[in-house]
This record gives sequence, C-alpha cells and structure tokens, in this order.
Amino acid sequence: MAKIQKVAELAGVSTATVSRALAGKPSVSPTTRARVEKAAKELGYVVSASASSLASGRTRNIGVVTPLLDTWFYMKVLSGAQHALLDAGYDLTLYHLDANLGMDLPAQANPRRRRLFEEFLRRKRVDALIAVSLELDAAELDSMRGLGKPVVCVGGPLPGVPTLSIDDHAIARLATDHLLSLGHRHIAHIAGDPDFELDFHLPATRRAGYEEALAESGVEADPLLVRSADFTIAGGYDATLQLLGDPRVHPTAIFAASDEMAIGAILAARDLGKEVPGDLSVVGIDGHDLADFFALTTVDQFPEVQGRRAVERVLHELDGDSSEPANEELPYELVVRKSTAAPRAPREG
Amino acid sequence: MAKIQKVAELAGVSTATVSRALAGKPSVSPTTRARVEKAAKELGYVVSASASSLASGRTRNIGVVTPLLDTWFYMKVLSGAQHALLDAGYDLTLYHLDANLGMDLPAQANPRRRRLFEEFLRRKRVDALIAVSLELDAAELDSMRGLGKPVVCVGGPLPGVPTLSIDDHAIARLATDHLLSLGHRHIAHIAGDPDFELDFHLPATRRAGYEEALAESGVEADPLLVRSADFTIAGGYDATLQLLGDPRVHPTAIFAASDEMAIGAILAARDLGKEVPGDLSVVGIDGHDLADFFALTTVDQFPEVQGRRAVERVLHELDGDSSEPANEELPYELVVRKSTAAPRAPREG
DNA sequence: AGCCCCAATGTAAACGCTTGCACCGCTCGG
DNA sequence: CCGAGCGGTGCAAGCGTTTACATTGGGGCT
Repeated sequence: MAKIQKVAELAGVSTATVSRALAGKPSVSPTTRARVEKAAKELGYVVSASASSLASGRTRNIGVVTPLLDTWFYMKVLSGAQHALLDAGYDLTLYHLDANLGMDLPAQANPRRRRLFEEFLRRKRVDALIAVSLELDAAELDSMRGLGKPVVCVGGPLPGVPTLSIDDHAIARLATDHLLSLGHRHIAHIAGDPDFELDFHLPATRRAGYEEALAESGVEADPLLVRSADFTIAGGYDATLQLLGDPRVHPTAIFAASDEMAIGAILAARDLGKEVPGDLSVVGIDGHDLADFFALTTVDQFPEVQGRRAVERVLHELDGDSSEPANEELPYELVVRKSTAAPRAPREG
Repeated sequence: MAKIQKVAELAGVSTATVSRALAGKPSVSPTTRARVEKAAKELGYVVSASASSLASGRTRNIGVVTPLLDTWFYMKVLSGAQHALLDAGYDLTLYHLDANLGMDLPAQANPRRRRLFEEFLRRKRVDALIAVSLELDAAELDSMRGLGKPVVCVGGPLPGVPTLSIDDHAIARLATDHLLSLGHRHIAHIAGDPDFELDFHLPATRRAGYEEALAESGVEADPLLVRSADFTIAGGYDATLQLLGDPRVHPTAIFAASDEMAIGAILAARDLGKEVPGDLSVVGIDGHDLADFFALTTVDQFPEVQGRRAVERVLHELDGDSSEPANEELPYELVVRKSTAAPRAPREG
C-alpha cells in the first residue's frame, strides 16, 4: 500500500489531503495540516520523489551542464548554483561534457554531448537546464524547446534563450583603461587561446575590448604585444616570457584575460628579475581566490553569483514568470591591488 | 496513453516486450529487439525516468556528498566520479555541505547536513551514496542502512561502511623518507590545520607519519619545526615565513601536508631570497595541477582515480556483489621533481 | 509420436503519488 | 429565508513503467 495511505489513516484524513498538506498547498486548514505533519513525522514519512514526479510531471531537480569541471571558474559557478538550488529545495544533477575531447568537432560529433541531448534531457529527469559557457546549436535548442523545459545560459548571449551574460567587452575595456589611466602606453595583452573557445568567443571579445580602449586613448595597438595562452598559470608564464624577451617591444603593463594567466605573468616577471608593479603592472580578470595572495589587480566577475543568478532565473521560468527581459547583465567590479601602478619610466606621448 | 504503448503498437508487440528490449534484457529475440529499437527511434521515444523509477525502485542516479566544492581536491574527485558514472549510464546528483558553516558543531547541528539525511536521502532520489571525506555519525549510518542503500566512503575508514582510503600515514612517511634519504636532518612540517579536520584526522595522521619516519631514522622531532596552516597557498606561505624566520631552528627541508601549502612554501622561500631546492627542499602531497609548473616534488594521490574507484565500488554494491573486502587502499606515488635535492650544507650526524 | 522444457512474448497488477472534480457545510447578501 | 459562494475535503482516475506469472510454440529426446 502506498505509504501516504498510512499517514492519511494516522491523521484521519484522505491521501489527497496529506499530499496537499505536505506540499504546502494553501487549501488546507491549519489544524489539519498540523495533524498531517505530526503523523508524517511520527511515521518517518517522506514523499517518494519518483512517484511524485510521475504524478505531477515535476522533478524538483535541475540539470547543470558545464564544459569542464576541474577548473576554478566552473567550480565556483557550480558551487553558487548548488547553494541556491539547495535553498530552494531543488536537487542539482551535474552533467559535464569534458570539453577537452571533441570540442573542436561539430557539436553533434561529441559523443557525450549527443548523449546529453538525446537521453539525459528527455528522460524527465530534470525540470530545467542551466548551461554554462555552452554554445548550443539550432538542433539542440529545438530539442530543448520541444521538451518545453526552460533553459538558461550563463555566458551568452544565445538567440532565443534567456541568458545571463557578462559584458566581456566592457570588462576588457575596464582593465585596459585602468592601465591607461595609470599612464601606461605599452600595454601587452595575454589573450585566451582562440582554439580554446569554450565560451562565446570570449578571447576575441576581450581582445576587442582591449584594442578599443587603446584606440580611444590614441594608443596604437601593436600585434607584437598580444600573445595567446591557455588560461593557465603556466600558459601566462610562458606568454610573459615571450613578451618580455622580445627585443622589439617594451611593455610596461600586461592585461591578462584571466587571473591565472595574470599570476603566471607575475611569476615570470619575478623570474626575469623585474618588479611588479615597479617594472611591470599586471591586471587580470576573474576574481580568483589567489588574486588576493598575489596582490593582483583584477576585474572580479563573481562566478558564484553567476551560478546563483542562473538558478534564480531558471526558477522564475519554472514559475511561468517568463515575461522578463531575455538577457541579464552580470555584475563585475574592478578590484585594485598592488600589481598595478604608474609606470616607472617617464610617460611618453 | 503511456508513450511506451505507441512504441509497442508500432513495433507490433506488447509494452512488456518494449520495456525488456529497451532495457537490454536478454530474453528478447534479436529480431524483435531490432524492431522495437527502430520504432522507438522513429517516435523519438525515451523511457521516462520517473515512471521507470517508480515501477522498478531504481533511479540510476547516485548521490555524491562532499564537504566543499570550490577546492581542487574535491573538484577532482567529483570530476572522476562524474566521468565514471556517465560511462555507466548513471546520473550524478551533487550535494555539498558547505562544511565551512557548522562543521565544528556536532553533525546534527549543521542544517544542511540534517536535511541531507532527513530528506534528500529518503526521497528515493538516489540508489546509493558516495561520501567524500565525510565522517558520518552513528545515527546517520543507521539512517542509510535503514534505507538499504549502499554507501561508499572515500577517505575513511569508517566502521561498517565500505571505504576507499588512502594510507595517509604511509604517504607522510614516504614524503619524509624521501627527504631523509636525500640527507636532510632538519625537516620541518607544515601540517593541516587540526581545526579544519574535515577528513579523518588527516592532519594528525600525516603528522604522525612524519614523526615516525624521523624517529626511525634516528632524527629527533622538534616541535618548533611543525606549523599548522589551512591547506592553502597563503597558509603555506605564512607558515614558511614563521619557520624560516625563527632563529631557533634551521630547516633544510619542508614537508607540507598539501601541494598548495608546499607551493606557498616555495614562494615564501623565494621571497626570503632562498633557493629551492638549494637552500630549502620542499615536498607536498596531492599531485596538484600546479605541481608541475612549480617543479614540486609530491606524493600524487590521484583524486580523479579516487572518484572513479568509488563509483566502481558503489556500482558493485548495487549489483549485490557486496562480498568484497570492506576497505580498499587507494594508490599513491612519489613524483620527484626539482623542488627537492640534497642539502647544500654538509650533512651532520 | 508424444512429452518436456525453454525461449519469447503477452497480461495485468503494482509502484506511490497528484489533482480535477464533486461534495459538504457555512456564511453572507439580498 | 434562500441561494450563491467559498474554504476544506474526499474520490478516483490517472502518471508511464516494470515484472511476476501465465501462455504459446517449437525443438530435442525417448
């Protein structure tokens, strides 16, 4: 016999009332509700998720898809999302595409990704999806819409999908303008590796912001001052070695597209006997946990907030309040620490 | 009408056969199976997870509980577990206790933790649990056993629960012996913060291994050579500053209980103008992604493998093959890089 | 040729809830 | 004084599978 039945008997009501009382529905008298809750507690009764889902069509479970997992940024986003979901009484099912494999291939060719869309999402396992830094193609979007499940993207914008995006262009400008306002004129840029475009052409966007900032300050962009790296400390280190070793250029500052690369830059500078910020200013993007330790000036993009906001958004969609603006801007903030300062050499025009 | 019905009709069989065919049961003729699969594909049919769970009692979903999320180690374990589960066709539901809050209180006092056991696990949401670095108390264990769901712990041992544990004592000995064998006699230890005992008294165990190794080599342990830190780079940095600044001791090597602390030690040494490994050897534990970059000698504990192994184990339990040894040892390996070398000063007796 | 057995399939009873609809007093306005 | 309206409940029909058990049709044996 369905266990809810026992509770109903103990409380002297029908199963319907038990269901309603435990679900917090309004149409139950306070007295009855109390009686039901007492009975449930007494019997150690907890609603069966599968039965409930089957009957109601809702799972109280939302899926989060990320390209990678063992990365500071995605971790943070995930962490933020998990918190928010927990507080809302939802479970979080994790799905990650190990983007390292086959992200260069067309989406359909990544087996994990195929599976995500062909099985995972259709199984009624989740009520909605949060896709982090994922560019869904048309077929995938149709697939989602066909299921009638809300999708929220973090890191868009993606046509037709509610998206939380951060203004990468503006962030890059902010970082670059910070250096310019300190008086720097020879500003190098360690860009994200364009082959590594998980996100929405993020490397290109940030680079564009950098170049725009330069242009607007009347500084000519020198291609020799731009290097690509893979978003890691090691990558930033190498790129900086190249930059500082090249006799044709003499950067007084580096704007790295991620904090890890910026930290690599600081370490490289030190190894070359240069002082930061005396000989070289460094600014990054992220708000990485290590930024404080390395006294790194950075543009914090609050990844945990991104996760939390995505959850709020998706829950709204589930409530049917989908009449909101399709896109939301995520917050960011310049955090000035000791890795940036005015250039030591006299400024030049 | 149940969707499976449509498939049944299209394939000209009963729903029972469709169910069996799609579940890969053996008692279906190849011909029929093919017909069913074709029909299913044609209709875009996918089994409803909730209906399936309700009917079968299985969810094909397993829960992973970690104390923290935004930490390199748990990330890696999680990543390994997710991979393995995906390959086995299982979903992974994430639950993390934000151990920062209330981990010092008795288990029952942590609200998240209460909730985990009182709701999450009883809801028939998961078939089994993997608990990472979590010390369950008696009530919690009973709770799990009462539900008849397998639990596997990573980082035990825990009485009565299959556990994958790493021999922290041996790891610490290995690291320390490595330094001893290079000729070091003044070996400092940066221990994990004992107030931060998420895992099973890991800091104490590692410290014990360190002391035992010293003792066995006839080196007297000096309490002044042991400092505690919080497992972070910053923590390791500070501890090293203390260690190297203390006029009463002159360590030629440091064994840090985590790679991050070891990296902090390397950075601190550099800042004090000491060379690594010339003036100071440093060894860590973890196999951190950054170890290679910092040329850090470490004992790799393969966290991703830990995640994977936990999954394998739990799936075995689900298959009923619970006749295995209760505890398994996890692999570890000394990886020698350039942060350790013989002490520069002549050895003393 | 007759029988037994097994493989392959069908039948139908769960699985444990949710929820539309019906129903029952009551209060309240007319 | 009566009917409408409404808060609070109960009834029972699903929700979409899985699976124990029954059934069927051959093939191999004696």
